[in-house]
Amino acid sequence: MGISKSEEFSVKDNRVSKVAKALSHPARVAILRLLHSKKTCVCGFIVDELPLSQSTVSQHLKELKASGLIKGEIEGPRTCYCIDEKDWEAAKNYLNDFFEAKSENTKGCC
Amino acid sequence: MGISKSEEFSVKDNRVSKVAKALSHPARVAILRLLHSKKTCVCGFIVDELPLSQSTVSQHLKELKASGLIKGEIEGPRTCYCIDEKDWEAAKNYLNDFFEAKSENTKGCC
DNA sequence: GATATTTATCGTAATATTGCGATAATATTT
DNA sequence: AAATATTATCGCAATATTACGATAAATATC
Repeated sequence: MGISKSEEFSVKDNRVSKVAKALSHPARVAILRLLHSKKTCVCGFIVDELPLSQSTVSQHLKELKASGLIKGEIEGPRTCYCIDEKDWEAAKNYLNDFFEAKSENTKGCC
Repeated sequence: MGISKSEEFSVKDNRVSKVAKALSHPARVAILRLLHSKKTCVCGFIVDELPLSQSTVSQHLKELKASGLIKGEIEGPRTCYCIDEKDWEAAKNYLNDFFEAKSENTKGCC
């Protein structure tokens, strides 16, 4: 069907998958790396750094904004995109918790 | 086009996005949580735990195997799926490095 | 106010993902 | 060998994603 039954999974699993989805394309990873390294900020410069058209970059920025990882502020004719530090930390923790989660009871196999 | 220009991005960014893609669906997160918590192992039990059909779960398992995060060993009529601990650690580190990456030179804005 | 600059959005096309039922493939049990 | 159990794969349909050019929208500059 193509529609994902996300309602049927736990809040925790949805949180992890939502963050992961934002990071699931190399362009978005690259954008976040640029923004987080504080090398740039303005959309136009991001476009210069990536092998994608302006409209495509703009679309990725929109998705990242929707995921909550970045904010965009209009500054004159430009838009300044920045990491939302709180959400960045939260995302980091969601993934970290996921990877750290262990259990006492071990199953026999493996 | 729907085709992603991943070749044009860095190895690092592709590594992160590949792991993230594996985690980008709550069902796969749930499966990995089950396997990593060592509560189960066999495909059939995973099917019982998820609100998805057997064929759909099998497909998610295939994707996770392709991502390298899990291994599957045939045991009689069953298949025993397990976390690949080395790749699990590697994936964790890729994401952690990504989230930790900082820079000295700060830009003016934000 | 006309022009240039910058970014967002629209429309479109190609491909990918998600999901399921049906069926095949494999191994065990009777 | 027939029946059963378990998992993988195929075929299909619905939806999502990725990408780009064209164009609109907003602001700055001349």
